[in-house]
Amino acid sequence: MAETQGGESLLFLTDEQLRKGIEAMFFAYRGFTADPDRILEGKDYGRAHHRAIHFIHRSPGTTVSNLLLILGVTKQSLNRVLRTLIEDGLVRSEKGKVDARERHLHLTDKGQMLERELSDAQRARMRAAYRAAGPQAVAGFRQVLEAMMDPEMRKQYNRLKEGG
Amino acid sequence: MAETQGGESLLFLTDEQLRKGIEAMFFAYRGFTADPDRILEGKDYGRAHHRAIHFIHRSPGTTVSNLLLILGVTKQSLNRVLRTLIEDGLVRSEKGKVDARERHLHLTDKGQMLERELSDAQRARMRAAYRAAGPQAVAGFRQVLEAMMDPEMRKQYNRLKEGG
DNA sequence: CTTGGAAAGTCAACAAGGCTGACGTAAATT
DNA sequence: AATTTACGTCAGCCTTGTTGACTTTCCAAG
Repeated sequence: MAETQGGESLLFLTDEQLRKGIEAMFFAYRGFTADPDRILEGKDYGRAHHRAIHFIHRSPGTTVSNLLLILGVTKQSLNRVLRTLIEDGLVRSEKGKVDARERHLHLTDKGQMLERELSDAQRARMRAAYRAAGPQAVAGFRQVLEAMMDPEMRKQYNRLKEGG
Repeated sequence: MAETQGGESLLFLTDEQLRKGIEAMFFAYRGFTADPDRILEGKDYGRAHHRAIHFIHRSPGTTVSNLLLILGVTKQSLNRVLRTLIEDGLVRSEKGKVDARERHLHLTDKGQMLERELSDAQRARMRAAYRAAGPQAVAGFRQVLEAMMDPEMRKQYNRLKEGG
């Protein structure tokens, strides 16, 4: 009853196991965001700024609409964040040359510095977790996360993963 | 150079691999919350209510302070959420018998119904992801998430995991 | 060339859900 | 009796999300 035709146990699909996974996601996400949040508090920026900075760093020259797709927020919400980043000289917005309606976004040197500070902190935690769990666990971690995404988001994720 | 003394590859600790993990967390968490969010919108409740309901269901009779520890918010913030849940008859709050300062929280039948609806949706996605990834991947997923938590939160997580 | 529509930006108003600070009450502890 | 703990609440603030309405700029198709 706990074995499939292939002899593989299905005990990992019990409600109890699923609940543990759900709670693990909840607590782990808190850790995931804790370090950048700490750095940003007192700098006048928040998690929304971090996300924008991350993905602009990741895809320099990306457009506003592309960023909207990735972040899944309204343009009004993103615009508020982008405006402060541009005003503060962390992000540069360039009119597109082929299509002048588009704005191509880049981090300035100052923006790069903040990005570095934030991602160093976030990577340090991630690296410690990866090291503690080992390569095989990491592969499983990525597989499950990928399977949890909405198909739309999985597309975005894979576009970033490959065509970086 | 990519091999340790033990002959184990460390390529999984490159910045590139860590970045993929970070982005996977970001996109997956969106999926993780998407279904309950959809159910709650239009019901006058939000993610904060879901979290309270989840952990009250998980630990019936838990106190307000315990819930504060788990959720990591201020009592004012929690109270706003709890008050509406109690007013709407989803949660029952009982004066403690041994220590009458404490309030012990329980879901009412109505609360149980909403909890069921929410967790069914969240578990369905989780189950699909688990099934797609397989038991070994799931074990790795849990290991990495656990290693990502703050020690304080890991304690809470383990208390829940065992003493359920 | 004109016009339709896409891309971007802006204003206003609002809501959820965090936060701090201050205060009150009841009950337990010292 | 004094202090501490657990809880609740009022008031006010911030970030970050939302809608809706509107403008400007620009490409492209008619």
